[in-house]
Amino acid sequence: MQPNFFERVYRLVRQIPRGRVASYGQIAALLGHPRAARTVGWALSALHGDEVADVPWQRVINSAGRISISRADLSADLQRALLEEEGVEFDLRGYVDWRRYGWEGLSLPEIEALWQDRT
DNA sequence: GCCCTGACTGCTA
DNA sequence: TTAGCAGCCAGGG
Repeated sequence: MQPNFFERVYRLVRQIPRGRVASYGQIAALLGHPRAARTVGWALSALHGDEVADVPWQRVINSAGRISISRADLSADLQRALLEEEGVEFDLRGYVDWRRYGWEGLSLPEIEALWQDRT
């Protein structure tokens, strides 16, 4: 029995290396649901308390390489600041260069192994 | 069980 | 890496 969708999203996001970024669609695809990008975003928006500090949510941006966040407590400015702190650069228009900072993702075996781990 | 919402995406113009 | 719009999926009420 695999963890529920939310839990899987969190585990996968935690695999994104510091200084790299992934898109919602990419995360969804790795979970086996290429069209569930919105649900991934929703899962991240559901983060609260300690989970926010535990999951590198800031490393997930939209497919255009841009931040698209609209929450009162977690602003786009904060996300950008966190990423810049990790070494990710934004161009003048606020876009991240996928060629430089894009995450390659994990292989299928690596992903399945995540569902086995406990923690 | 139905309906709405959402930190998205791909297609069309 | 436009702008606008419909489609997708999982949770919550």
